[in-house]
Amino acid sequence: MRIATWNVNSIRQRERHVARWLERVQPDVLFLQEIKCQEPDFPRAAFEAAGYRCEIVGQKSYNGVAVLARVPFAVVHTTLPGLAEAHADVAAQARYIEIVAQGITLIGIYLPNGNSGGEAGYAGKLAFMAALRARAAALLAEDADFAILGDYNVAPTDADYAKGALSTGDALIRPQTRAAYRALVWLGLTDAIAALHPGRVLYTFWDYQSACFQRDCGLRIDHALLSPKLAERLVSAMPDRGERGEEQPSDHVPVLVEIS
DNA sequence: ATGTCTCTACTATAGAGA
Repeated sequence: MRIATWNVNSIRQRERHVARWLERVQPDVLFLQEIKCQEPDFPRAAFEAAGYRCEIVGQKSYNGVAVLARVPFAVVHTTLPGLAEAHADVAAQARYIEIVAQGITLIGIYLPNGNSGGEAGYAGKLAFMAALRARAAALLAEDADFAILGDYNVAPTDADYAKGALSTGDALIRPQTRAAYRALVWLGLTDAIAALHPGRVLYTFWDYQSACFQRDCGLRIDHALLSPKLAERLVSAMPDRGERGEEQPSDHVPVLVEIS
């Protein structure tokens, strides 16, 4: 089973990129983030023609997630359970979709960046991370096989961002951000890219500004976390760096994970 | 050297977010 995630920075600007990538890579499931449109404006026709069913959690202008799959699936949640009670503002944004496909719970997330809105905005990021940890703990308690993929907006260690790519105090690397990410992983999850490529630098994002891609001034902020039994079936996990060199690319590249 | 891309809103530039 091939599962992927891609922050496309507007699906209407990236429709052709995604259609080409689906045709070339043939993933079974692809999660999208930052589709930046409401459901009626999502360009589903090209994807459906390629055999992918689309489920959209849309929002005007910002955020928005979706899942495209060529295997049967059921949508389980379109909001992160427990977040509304903790932080209503973030809970109202389109950042979460949870499905079950082939007996596996698959979750796509667009975790808040946390650099806008001052400390209240950052608190929303931490609230999302706490609720996500609680959701993962609940799934572990059920002994469910699951994976959480998406744009986490977290560079877990200093090896996960190029020198100069972020300023000190950036919400992607603040100590509380990293502690919250560790608290999630340390439930017993496996960071697929980190596990298969120890010591390698594998960025998933390069800012549009200042020729960041040309200088390889990137970040590893898109991740796939796997539950214990699913991690035993992990075959490969890799960002598709080539997509960043295409014409009018997203600032993120797809991450593809293969499960046996 | 405040450098780029995308969205929206008092339709054409500026502000916000990333």
